Amino acid sequence: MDDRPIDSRKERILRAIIDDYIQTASPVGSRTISRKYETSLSSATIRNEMSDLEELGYLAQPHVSAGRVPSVKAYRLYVDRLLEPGTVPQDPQAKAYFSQRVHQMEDVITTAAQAISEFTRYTAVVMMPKQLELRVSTLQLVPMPRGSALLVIVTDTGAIRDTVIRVSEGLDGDALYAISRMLTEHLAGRTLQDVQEMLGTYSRQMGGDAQVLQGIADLASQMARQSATDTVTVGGSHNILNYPEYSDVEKARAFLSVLEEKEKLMALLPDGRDAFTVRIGPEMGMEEMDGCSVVTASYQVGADHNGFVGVIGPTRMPYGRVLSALSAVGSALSEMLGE
Amino acid sequence: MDDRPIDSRKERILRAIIDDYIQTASPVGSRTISRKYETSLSSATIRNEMSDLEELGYLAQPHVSAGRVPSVKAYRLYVDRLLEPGTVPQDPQAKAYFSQRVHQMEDVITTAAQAISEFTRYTAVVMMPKQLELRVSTLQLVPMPRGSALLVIVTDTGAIRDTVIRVSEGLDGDALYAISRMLTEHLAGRTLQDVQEMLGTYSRQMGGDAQVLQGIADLASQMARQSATDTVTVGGSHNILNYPEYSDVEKARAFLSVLEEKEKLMALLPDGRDAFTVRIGPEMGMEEMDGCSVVTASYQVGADHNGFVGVIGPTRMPYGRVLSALSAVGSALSEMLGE
DNA sequence: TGTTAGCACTCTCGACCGTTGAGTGCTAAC
DNA sequence: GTTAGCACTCAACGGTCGAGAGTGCTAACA
Repeated sequence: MDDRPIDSRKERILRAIIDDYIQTASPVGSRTISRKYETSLSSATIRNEMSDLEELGYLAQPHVSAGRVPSVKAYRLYVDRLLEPGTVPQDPQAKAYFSQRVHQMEDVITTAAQAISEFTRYTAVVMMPKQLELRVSTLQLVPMPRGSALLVIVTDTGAIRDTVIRVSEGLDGDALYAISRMLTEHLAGRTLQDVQEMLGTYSRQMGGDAQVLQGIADLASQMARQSATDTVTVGGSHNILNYPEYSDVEKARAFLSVLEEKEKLMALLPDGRDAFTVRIGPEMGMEEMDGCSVVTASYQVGADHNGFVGVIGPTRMPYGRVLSALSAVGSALSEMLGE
Repeated sequence: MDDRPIDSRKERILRAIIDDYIQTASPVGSRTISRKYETSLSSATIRNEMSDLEELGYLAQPHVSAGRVPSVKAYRLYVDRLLEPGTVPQDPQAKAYFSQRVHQMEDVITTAAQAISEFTRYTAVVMMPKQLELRVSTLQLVPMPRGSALLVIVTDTGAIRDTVIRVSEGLDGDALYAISRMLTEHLAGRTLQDVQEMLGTYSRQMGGDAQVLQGIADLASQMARQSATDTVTVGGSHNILNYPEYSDVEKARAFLSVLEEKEKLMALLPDGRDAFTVRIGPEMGMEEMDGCSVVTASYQVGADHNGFVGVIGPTRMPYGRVLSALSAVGSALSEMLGE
């Protein structure tokens, strides 16, 4: 592919074509550009430029007498300009829209996904940050009916997980508390990995309540596993059907299937820690998503955990608007979760 | 509408029409029935019967030279036969399919929804039972970093909920345990409603730690609220796009939107406690769902809590097969959750 | 009285056009 | 380098037509 830089007039024209195509979803002709965007140039001139742009790989023609359609390369150029440092403003309306809808902290993530999808009218994804190296802060057994107890592990970051385990019928609340104290004393400050490894050592000292130890080991490994795989929520998946590029049912089906498969979905999301990313169709290397783009903005929680808010929609997407909305919701999330 | 009973031959023909229509999704002609189902009758005879059935409201004609299509009334008759007591067998394949996929107890519900949707190739819904009148069994504060504590409430049914509350910095693990003991002593055996009401009374005795009491009140009310609204999970929503009746994108969009709105979704589910229900299109009184049916099977957890597994798909659905699959998964769920 | 063959009729669907209009590339003039 | 003009291409639209499916009706038959 030809990578010579293009002059500023070509770029202006290219941008105009993309803008128009984003609005209309149909191939853009030279006359449209000459009348709506570059009024000082005739359609013939535009035509020459468009012909050049096509040769350079920025435009494509669905068929000879249709207008031009931007290529992936064109979108790339377009969004790279948008992503130049400091050029993504926050959309205050998006922020307000989101803030109004958050009522319960427990489901901020879900709410964020819904708010983004409603606001942008695209499909939204929100990802909670991975947390590695969690350390146990407290470990406690809470009595439950019928010889069970609830094992609760709290980590230094405040993450909580619990599971029900069986214990000897004889153990009452006080006995369980005593065990909890001892366990906490031994295990506090250790990472979840450590805890799993150490349990062999302690089983002797504990004098037999292997059930409890097994429960702890299981829960610790589960927590470690869960905290290492990010949690991701999707909102407004039906929104894709708003767009003519997905009026083909087969395409829509493929799209929706990807959203329901966690693994594939994760593969769409960026793995770096860029403030913003835009991944355009084929760049993602997943056939079902060829007509799509994924736009994300990262948000910070605490010192070094970061998650993403994102939008998945057709490649023809008002990237500027979407980025601003994501930026706003992302920063709102940072504030809320940062406490 | 005419409600005279129809004779057995008419019914056989009607059933044949429905069966054929379920397979092919296209209007059924008299000749098809005469050749594939009622080989002893000529197409002309079938034609006469079909004409009668149309007059009785069981069949409709999309246009004059098309075949007949079953009406809602016809489906009703058809499924009522299927639902006659003792006529829904369990599908062992469905049970196996589901059982193989369950690994972690925490997400049985999600797994069930996925398994059902994959197995039947329809959209699945699974509902956890409502639990009213929950009584507190244990109440415990678990120390957390930085002046917080985790408040855990366990109910007699084994339901667990927790929330983070702020406590005076001075309180260590032992102090929190002492408070937990006292709280449990006072509140054990009370319903969640009681707990909320009683908190006023105890605030005096507690000598000031209003934060803790407030936390309990909040959590109790939240638990009460959550346990009163059922949790429902959807799986395989994209499956609807497999069926030609939803190749119209607008219809598909409406369908998917309903699934994403909890309230509308709940309205589709039955509120009784029947072992099986089939609700056909217009019977649900929701325009978007006119071309759909909702089939559910209930499953029991404990003495008197029951939830549902269900399938949402086009009215033209192999009800027998779907019911058997649901029945199997439902009973598997009962076993798993019954412990 | 119920069943059936035969036939005319209706209506959808797909194929096959000509027409229209948008848009292009090329040429020649400015 | 820009632009007007023109011939050319091609998708989209609309109309026509024949084929095929299916019906209702009639008349004959058991």
